[in-house]
Parts: sequence; C-alpha cells; structure tokens
Amino acid sequence: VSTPEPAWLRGDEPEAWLGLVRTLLLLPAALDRQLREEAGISHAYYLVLAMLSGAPGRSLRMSELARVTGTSPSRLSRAVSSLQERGWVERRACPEDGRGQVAVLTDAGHAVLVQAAPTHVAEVRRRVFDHLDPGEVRALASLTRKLLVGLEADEVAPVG
Amino acid sequence: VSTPEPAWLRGDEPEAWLGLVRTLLLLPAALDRQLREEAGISHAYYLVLAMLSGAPGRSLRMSELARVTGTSPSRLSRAVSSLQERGWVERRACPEDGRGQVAVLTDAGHAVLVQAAPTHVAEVRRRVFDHLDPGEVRALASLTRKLLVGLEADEVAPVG
DNA sequence: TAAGATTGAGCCGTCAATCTTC
DNA sequence: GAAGATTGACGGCTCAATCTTA
Repeated sequence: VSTPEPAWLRGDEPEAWLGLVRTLLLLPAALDRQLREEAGISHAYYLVLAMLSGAPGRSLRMSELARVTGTSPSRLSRAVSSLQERGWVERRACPEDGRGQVAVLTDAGHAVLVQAAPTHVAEVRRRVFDHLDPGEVRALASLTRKLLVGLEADEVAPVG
Repeated sequence: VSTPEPAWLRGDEPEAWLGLVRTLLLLPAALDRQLREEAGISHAYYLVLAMLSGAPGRSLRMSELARVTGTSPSRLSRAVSSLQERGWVERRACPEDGRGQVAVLTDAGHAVLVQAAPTHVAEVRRRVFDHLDPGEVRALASLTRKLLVGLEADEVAPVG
C-alpha cells in the first residue's frame, strides 16, 4: 500500500482504547450481576425477552432475534431453550418457511420482564447516564453509531 | 427522594443505550475471534500477557493483575493456569507477602505477544479507529473516563 | 447447493466454599 | 477475623458438524 497505517496507536488513541476495553470488561459484568440477582438471568437473556416484548405478536423468527440481540445462532438457540424450560418463551413452527422457527414470549415471560425492567433501568442510569450530561449522551449515541459501522459488517473490503 | 429519576430512558438515551449495548456485544466477539485465530487465545488472555509485558520485571501480583485486566480473582487464576500450561506465564511466591502469588511473563510468552500484537492492532484500527476522526477519538477517551467512574466503584453511596 | 436451526464437545466464567497467611 | 488465592460444581458460549427444507 502507498500510505501504510501506523503500526501502533498514537495521540489520544491509547487512552481511548484502554478506556473502551475497560468499559467492555466492566459494564457487561455489572449488568449481568444485577439482572442475575433480580431476575435470575443474564443480560443476554434479558435482551431476548425485551426484544420479543417489543415485536409484533411478541414473537420473532430465530434468525431475526439473533440479529437484533447481536448473538450467534447457536448461542440464541441455547438461550431460547433455557428460557423455554422456565416457561418464559415458546417455540413455534414458522408458517411461511418450513425451515424456520418462531420464538414467542409467554405471559409468564412478559411478567418477568415487567417485574425486572424498573430495577434494570435504574442500574443503567446509575452505571451510565448519571455520569453523563445531555451533550455527552448525544456524543455517545453518535460514537456508537460510527463504531457499529465497523462491527456489523463482518466482511471487509480487500486492501487493494 | 424529592426529585425521583424518570422510570425509563428519554431523549437521546434510548439510542445511546442501544448503541452501547450492541457495541458491548459485537466488539469483544470480534476481538476474540481475531486473536483466537492469530494466537489461539481470547482477548482476556491477551490482556494478561500485555499487562505483564508492560510491568516492571514483566511480573505482577495476582491481585494487581486482576485489577488492571478488569477480571475477577477466580477468572484470573484460571487464565494464568491455562497460560502457565502453555509455558507463557509462570507463578512465583511473593517475597513480601506469604499469601501472595506473582505472575511472570516468560520469554516464550513475550514472543507470542510480540508476534500477535501487530495484527491485533491492525484489527483494532479496522474495527474502531478507522471510523473515527481525531475529535471523535478524544470524545471516546473522555466518555469512557466518565463511564468508568460508575463502573470501577462497586459500592455506591446510599440514596439518602 | 444454500439457508435456518440445532446439537456435541470442549473451553471459559461465575458463585460459593476452602485453604493459607496476615 | 480478614485478605490473597485457588478449586468444585455448574451454566453459558464457540466451533464444527448435522439435519431439514428451499
């Protein structure tokens, strides 16, 4: 290439990277701890319930549910199995595609979500938004939007 | 309390939160995939090697290493055991405290780190910094600094 | 042949209990 | 008794393989 990228981080990048890495390590752990204590499930499982709750018919195809929760197909399949054993989610055949499965939030699952949501939101406030002013919240929304560009596309254009 | 916090998120908070959650889900997965393919270790294990490499004597107490890598004591103990089996880290008794253990990076471990670092940094650039201009990098550093205030202190002041 | 979904094997992580030293 | 560190038990996650339908 004609203008190679620098080999290591420079300027404000090291501090930004270290801060981001520490956030990636600590925030999910904090969310998991709080939700496990409150509702007995991880944050990933909570997201499954929450995304189903907001979908029409409280149901979504497995593939679509995997996409919106940011998890792999196998991980989602195991999560739904676990939630199904607790009676919080059901599986149904997809009427439009014989290969597909649809996950449906049960009334019991919805009740768990409704019960857990307030303390979860309080934790999110306490851990995140209490420390940011409105401008910083906007900056966070803007930054994550740009970061997700590089994360949601697994394939990357060749170097040429 | 006299001025209760709103029960749900408002303004730019929902978008910021969803963006942050998706980043928390996708970025660690991307880092793990790349490092596992390149060096056969997770990002958490890489951090252990990297933090030891930057420490005086290429060694740190277990408790201090857990703190700087943002992991729990039990998690770190298992990580060091695994790295020790590969000959990349050694354990030694702590001369100043009979209860303590010191983890030391071996030459082999250092070689692994040196070999893996360039492609890892390239991945960090490709996933993160290629999508941000200098001002945004500063904003990211500033934002994570504020978020870590709420994450590094596990105990929180009572509501009163 | 490809896409949707699941499963088996194995590693990684947490929680609680334990052991040692302070 | 408290702190540093480790371990047993168990659940969650990834990778690769598999099964079914399109």
